[in-house]
Amino acid sequence: MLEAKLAEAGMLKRLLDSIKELVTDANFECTEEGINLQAMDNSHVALVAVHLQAAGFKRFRCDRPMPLGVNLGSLTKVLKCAKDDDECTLKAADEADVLNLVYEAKNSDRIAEYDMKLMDIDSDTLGIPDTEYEAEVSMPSAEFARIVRDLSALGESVRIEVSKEGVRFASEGESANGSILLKKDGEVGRVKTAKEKKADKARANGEEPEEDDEEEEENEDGEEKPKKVKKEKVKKEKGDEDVEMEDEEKDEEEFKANSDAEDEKSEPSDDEESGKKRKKKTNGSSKPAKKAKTTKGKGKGKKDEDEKTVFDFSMNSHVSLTFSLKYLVNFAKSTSMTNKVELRLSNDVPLLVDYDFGQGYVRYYLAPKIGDE
Amino acid sequence: MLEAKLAEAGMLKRLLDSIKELVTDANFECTEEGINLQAMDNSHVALVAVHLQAAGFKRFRCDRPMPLGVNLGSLTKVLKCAKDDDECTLKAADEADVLNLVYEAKNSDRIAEYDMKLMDIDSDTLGIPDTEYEAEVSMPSAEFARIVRDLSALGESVRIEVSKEGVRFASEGESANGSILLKKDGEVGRVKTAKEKKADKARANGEEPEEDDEEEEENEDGEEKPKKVKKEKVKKEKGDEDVEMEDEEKDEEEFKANSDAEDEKSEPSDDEESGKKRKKKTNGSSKPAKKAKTTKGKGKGKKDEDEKTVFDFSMNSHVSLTFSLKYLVNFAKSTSMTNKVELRLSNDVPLLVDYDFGQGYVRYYLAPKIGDE
DNA sequence: ATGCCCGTAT
DNA sequence: ATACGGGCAT
Repeated sequence: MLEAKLAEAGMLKRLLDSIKELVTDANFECTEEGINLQAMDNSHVALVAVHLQAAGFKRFRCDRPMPLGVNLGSLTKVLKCAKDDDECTLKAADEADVLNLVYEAKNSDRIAEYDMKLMDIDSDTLGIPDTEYEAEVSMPSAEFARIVRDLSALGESVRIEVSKEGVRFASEGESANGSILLKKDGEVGRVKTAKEKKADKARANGEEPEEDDEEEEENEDGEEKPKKVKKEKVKKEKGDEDVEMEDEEKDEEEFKANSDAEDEKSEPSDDEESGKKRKKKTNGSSKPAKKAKTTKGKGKGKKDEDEKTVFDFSMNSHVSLTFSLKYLVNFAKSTSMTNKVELRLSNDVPLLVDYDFGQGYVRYYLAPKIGDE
Repeated sequence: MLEAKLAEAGMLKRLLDSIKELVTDANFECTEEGINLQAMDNSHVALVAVHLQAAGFKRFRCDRPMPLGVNLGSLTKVLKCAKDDDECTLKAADEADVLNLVYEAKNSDRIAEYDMKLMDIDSDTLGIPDTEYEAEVSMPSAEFARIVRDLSALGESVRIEVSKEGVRFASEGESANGSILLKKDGEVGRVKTAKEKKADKARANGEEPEEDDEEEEENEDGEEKPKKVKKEKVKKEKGDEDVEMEDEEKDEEEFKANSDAEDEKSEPSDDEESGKKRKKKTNGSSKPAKKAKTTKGKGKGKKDEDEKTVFDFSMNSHVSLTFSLKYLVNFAKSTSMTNKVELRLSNDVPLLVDYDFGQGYVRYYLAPKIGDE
């Protein structure tokens, strides 16, 4: 059975608001590591991947992996019945056909309980590329939202170009063309390999590269995390199969539904080093980076306070890709989740738009337009 | 070619927001003196006149007069892509069919550039009355906005009445009637003639007034009969170049939105004031505040700092006119441009609603309703 | 300048 | 019913 207690229902509410327009139904895959959701948008153009790590909950227990088929519209309605600062507990029995939600006001003078029907959803877990991108851009999520919204008023699509000059967003429309260039003060770095990132993170924590994972747990500290979590982490160190990991494997490809993705767990521990080059089994590799930021929330892991939310980018080669603004504008709804967003791009590969909030992440993948479609 | 750099894009954004609902397309007439725009509203009832003086720009260059046909909707879209405090540079080559806009963030780490298509617009430059109004009202723009908005909830039109008692805005609706009376502390002065204003301005600049005062006195008495008085003056000061006068003559016809109203027969209507003490030549006294703004031309002042934005008015004769609130509410959008607004009225002549911000002005002209249409 | 609320459109 | 845009208030 599942029993997960969230300190603030507001996070879930914002999360649902972020993705419900893109996806109507999806499976919340619950495991001892946390909750994952993956789905193609209704028109099968974009892919959404959400992860809520167990450590991000005030309490988290999931005896065995279980998929909860949820209609996001229904869940949104039910969540609207919670106040943002209510504690929210999600419960589901094994094989249950309902999800039980309990909202408790901070002062405990009010307890609301809801049961939401679940549905069976084809779990076409998709393989998600874990590419090592040629360019990475980090910027305030509000600025990204502003840019895509601005340009969407002019045209249908935007060309995102990363060069040593900076990052350019250009769009052409009937009555006007627009181009925004973001320049960086310092020098432009190259995208680090997974290993390098790991090392960086370790350094940042003043620790030895190896056991960095340890601290991650600490980061969570705000809430105490169940020991289980810790164990997991430990495992990771060796086994390193992160939940995310599972998805990896297929990187290169766009998103193809490969129902098997999940199985491969125990992979060789981190071979980040080995795989850095391309993705091979780099599974573990990409993650570190993410975690880095993710976890960094040492404090209470709320937003990314320590992140100054400044613009920065790195690249290994010039990248220029065109995307549908309609989707990017939609992705930007996740601005409510955190003040930073990361874009990762490689030519001819889906763009990754990553919103990493302390307790997990929301990632969007969008294939570039080819030619002038 | 044109190259004009504005210190704050926000001014232009607010300006467009002010008028875009009234006018969809218009020529930005660029000359070395600045930029002018004149247009009837879409239903040809109101006239909008905008002036941006060259001195109001951080840099202004216009080699030769050139009209830039702009779709205000497109320009609004493009301007929305600028942050209020961005520096905004407008560039257009001679005969160009596009207007180039460059937005530079204050910290310069972001540069956005847009090219907006221009269009050919029949330049039916309209003659604008430069009447010497019988009554002038100066008040906080927010207060004017509030009044017309409030009254628009009750009825379709408002009667604006200026008498020694004060300025009254009255509206009648099906379910309720409303009336707002604005009273002045001091005494009510009469509207100064162009010459007097000129003199005031001169004085303000520490200069010696010409010989103007002379005639002013005489005029005074004539309070009752404005028109005639003016004429008299004209004659008297023949030599004097009263631009206003001339226009006055023709003006009358300009807006015939409501065709008839034009001929100014403005009779002396109420002469309640006749006997009053009115301060003979005291004109200067009460008015000070007023003149300040009137003369605005000079300084490049931004807002009207010196103006306390308080209510004040002057009149030569009783005035009572009725206007469509729909338009006034629309005019009030310019409240964002400056904290002061001036209303100038004469019986049977279009009302002038003047928003004078340091770098230029936005003026609206609206013909009064006749009878109870 | 940002956020909230209301109204309109899809 | 939901989403987007505009206006008002803080």
